[in-house]
Amino acid sequence: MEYNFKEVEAKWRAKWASDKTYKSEINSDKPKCYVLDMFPYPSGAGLHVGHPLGYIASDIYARYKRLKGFNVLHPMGYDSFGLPAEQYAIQTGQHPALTTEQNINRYREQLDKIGFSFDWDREVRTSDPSYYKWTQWIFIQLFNSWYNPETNKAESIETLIPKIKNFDQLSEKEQSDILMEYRLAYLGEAFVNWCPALGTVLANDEVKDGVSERGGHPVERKMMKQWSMRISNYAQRLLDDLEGIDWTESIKESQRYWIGRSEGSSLRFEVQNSELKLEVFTTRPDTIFGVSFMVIAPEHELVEQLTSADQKQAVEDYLEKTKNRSERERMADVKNVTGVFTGAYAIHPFSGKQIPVWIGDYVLAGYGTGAVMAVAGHDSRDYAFAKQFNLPIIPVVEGGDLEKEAYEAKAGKIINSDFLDGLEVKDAMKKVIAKIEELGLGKGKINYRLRDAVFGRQRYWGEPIPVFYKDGIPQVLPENELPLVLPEVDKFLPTEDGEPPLARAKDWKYKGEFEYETTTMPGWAGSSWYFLRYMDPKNDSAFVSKEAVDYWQNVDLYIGGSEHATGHLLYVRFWTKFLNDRGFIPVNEPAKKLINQGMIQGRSNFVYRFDFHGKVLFQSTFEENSEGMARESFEDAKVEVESDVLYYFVDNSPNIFLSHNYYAEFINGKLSKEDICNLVKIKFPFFNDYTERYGVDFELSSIKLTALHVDVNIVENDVLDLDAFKNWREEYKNAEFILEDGKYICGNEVEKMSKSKWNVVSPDLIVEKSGADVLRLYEMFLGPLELSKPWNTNGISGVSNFIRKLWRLYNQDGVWSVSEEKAEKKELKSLHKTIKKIVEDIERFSFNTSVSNFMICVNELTELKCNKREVLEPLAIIISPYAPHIAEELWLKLGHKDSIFTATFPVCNESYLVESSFNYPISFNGKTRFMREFDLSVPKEEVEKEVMAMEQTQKYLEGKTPKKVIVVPGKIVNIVL
RNA sequence: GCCUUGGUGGUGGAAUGGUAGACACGCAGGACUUAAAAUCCUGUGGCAGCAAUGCCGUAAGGGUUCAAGUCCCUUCCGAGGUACCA
Repeated sequence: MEYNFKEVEAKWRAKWASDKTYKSEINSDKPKCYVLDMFPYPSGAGLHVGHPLGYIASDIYARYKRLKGFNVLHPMGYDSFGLPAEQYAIQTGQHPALTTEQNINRYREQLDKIGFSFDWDREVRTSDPSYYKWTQWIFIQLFNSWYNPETNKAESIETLIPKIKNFDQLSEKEQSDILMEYRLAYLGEAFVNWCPALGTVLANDEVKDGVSERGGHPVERKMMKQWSMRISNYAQRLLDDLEGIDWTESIKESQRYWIGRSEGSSLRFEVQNSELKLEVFTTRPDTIFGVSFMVIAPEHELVEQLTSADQKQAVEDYLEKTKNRSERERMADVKNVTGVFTGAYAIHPFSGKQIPVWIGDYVLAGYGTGAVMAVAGHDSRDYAFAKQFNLPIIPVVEGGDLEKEAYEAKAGKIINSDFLDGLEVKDAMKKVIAKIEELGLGKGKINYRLRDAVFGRQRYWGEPIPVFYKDGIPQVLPENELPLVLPEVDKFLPTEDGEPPLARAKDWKYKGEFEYETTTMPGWAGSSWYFLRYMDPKNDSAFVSKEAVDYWQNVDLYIGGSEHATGHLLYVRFWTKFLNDRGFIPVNEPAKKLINQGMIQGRSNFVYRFDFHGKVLFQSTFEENSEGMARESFEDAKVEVESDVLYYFVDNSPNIFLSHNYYAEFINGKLSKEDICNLVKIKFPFFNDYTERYGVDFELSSIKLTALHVDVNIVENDVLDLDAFKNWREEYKNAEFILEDGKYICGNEVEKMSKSKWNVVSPDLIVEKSGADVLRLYEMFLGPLELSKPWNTNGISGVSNFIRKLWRLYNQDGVWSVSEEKAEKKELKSLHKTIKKIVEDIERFSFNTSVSNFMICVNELTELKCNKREVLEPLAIIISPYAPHIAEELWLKLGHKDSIFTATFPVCNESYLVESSFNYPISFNGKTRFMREFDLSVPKEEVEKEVMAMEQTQKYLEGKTPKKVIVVPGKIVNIVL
């Protein structure tokens, strides 16, 4: 009996579920291991083969760790608040909770088919009130905390109050306002990305090229009152602690860049004939003598006061222009330098020279002080501005060619700089900062690019912010009144006055009296702490129990996509540090190790349709006959008469498809339109008949081959399943094909996986056709986990064969045939070599090579006709993380009562691997020429001697005396000529 | 532009500085079969040759080394991220 994957897999999945095989509990006897996947947003489209890639990898790792004696926590859940469900709700009126539920069910069904070892009892959903109760609770803790720069951690707001002078004597409103400037969750004014089409505010990382990431709607900058998170207080720690975590370098680099630490100095410039002072931040105080102008942002608060009377009109015009320029436009032409002179002059703090003050939109209001001291010689943006407006460029660092470009390197000797002349950049930097501080003009300073994160969204489908307003003063809800449940609304749209959807909720007031906050939390709120909730998902009295978090600590392995580098992965680090500061959890990083799985792209297939018009060349006397002929053949023919010539225009009927090679040759010019027509005529002689009898012919100008996406699920190895194609769509029912070598070969292209390109492959289909084990092995076999690669099923039969071969090791001629005989040395060697490799592979997440190693092992054992329990039992265990279903079935048949996942991963016995001899490659100048076997006990000198004495050696020596002979024992012999 | 990655047969991909192309797909030939499927066997980087064998070959060019796909330098190309951050 051949292996029946359908029956076996279904049986085990049911049994694992009913036995709760993967249930994990706090068990302090065993070391813990927490393996986490980035949880999915349950979209309406369901899973495609790209999604499970990371899940399979983490599942293998989790199962492996379990067999290695770890107590493994491997949960799964859903990031179930989000915009798509809300937009669907707006379109259809269906409640997002409903569609979310449906989508989750679909995801679950698909996930279940793949045989993951998730502990489903720990499932979380961020949109569930029992979950978001605690998201709200954490918000309250953030609200009630401030960042103490002295202790360098978050503390209760209570420790701040004594530091504020006369706090008791202030009014309630004044107290609230002061504390609001320190709270880690605070209500503040901020420029936000307002998206009118979505009626919501978007985070920086949700805006791409000036349009919303989801939906692509335009976004404008607008000043609004917003709930925000003071993540910027954590900038330095978020940066420093990257050192201690084992994350991919690319993610760390993105985060470093995003945090954007820069060291420099603040510096105040006096303004001529004015009391005003202009403060700038610069990273190059050493170039202070190279300042030839200043530039301030159009939004700078001093713009009006600095503008002189005769520049007033010009400045106003400029401001009007930049205001109307959308973000998108500004980004589209970065090269277009714009600006205007204010008419004001600043005074150089050292030289006393006049420096013109300009306005330019390359200076951003939100960074530093919104003003720069422009050093055109040593900053490319200042350089471009100076060139545009003919401003002076003063070289102050030696090196570079200022005729061509700015010299930005921080190296060289300082020139033209008074007391700094002759110093190296580094030393000049120190000296000038000291001077600036001495004169009280400013001080050395560190700036961060990282901005506070806006937390409020003008949306319905998110966690309500647990805040109400009493006399205009925001108050958080008492903790015992959580959760603040999302109220029902009549529509999921903003109100007519532009209020968020929650403002529609009827009689939704705290104690029937006080207005609730109407914005909701962003998508990242729930995902910033979910790794903690999995530890204790049902806890009703705490977000996680001390016991659970003390045991599970943090994530040992986190697998997910790199697209979350600066969003989710930064926020979750921030919240973790905060919760740690406040003593709620013992860890300050969420994940010790993180790896990114690559994207699986789609591999589209194409068919090539022959498109033509038919044309009658005969004159009108033949009209009737010809027309009859046409009607008979082409039901949809359009008939037109033009100067006595009858034309039939026949559109795509019948459907004729040419195999890919013809298309390729047509495109590269090897086949002409005539050649294509002739091919069609050879295949379908009736076209020839028409030509001969009635003069019907193809109109050459209309001939083309149209490439059409074809459903990749009816194509195998680029060969089209003709019958399936005919049934695919009604209009292809009578399709005709021109084949090559008896097959219809489809074209292919790598594109993003998408429904419209017909290249989406659902894992369900693979499972249906080949089984879950095959899907799991194949996804791993495709290549290194981190690399992006196109999906193709070309190699899947190899994995299918492997599973069958594995089965046959245990079953000869369909009969269970494992013997109790003692295994031979060769057999044990094959097994132990494999154990060693698999352990190495898993530890370095090289899952593709481990599949190869299993294949090698099974091939070897098949060759040896090995059927010994001593070998086959450990083999089942080492393969079980990869192919759990078949392994479990083999385990049962081997006579075990308990699941294979209660077994122990075998240990490699090195003594089986010891080789007594080695087949040395003998090379000349590094080129291997022949082989020679030596016992490994033979000393170097002896090897050299014997090799030199060989006849073949003499041949390659060509009579010369070798300069040197290198013998690396167990590796190679190299003879240098 | 910058950052991060990659670039190896027809294809997916292997290779602690030590026999480049493991494993798999595909392809070709063969066995079994009335036939097909399945299975099994053999071959398969390129060029030349009946063959033995020789030459060439890891994006391109240099370098280090007895020995380089691997280390260093320069250049080119692809993918992902990012963007006027003073």
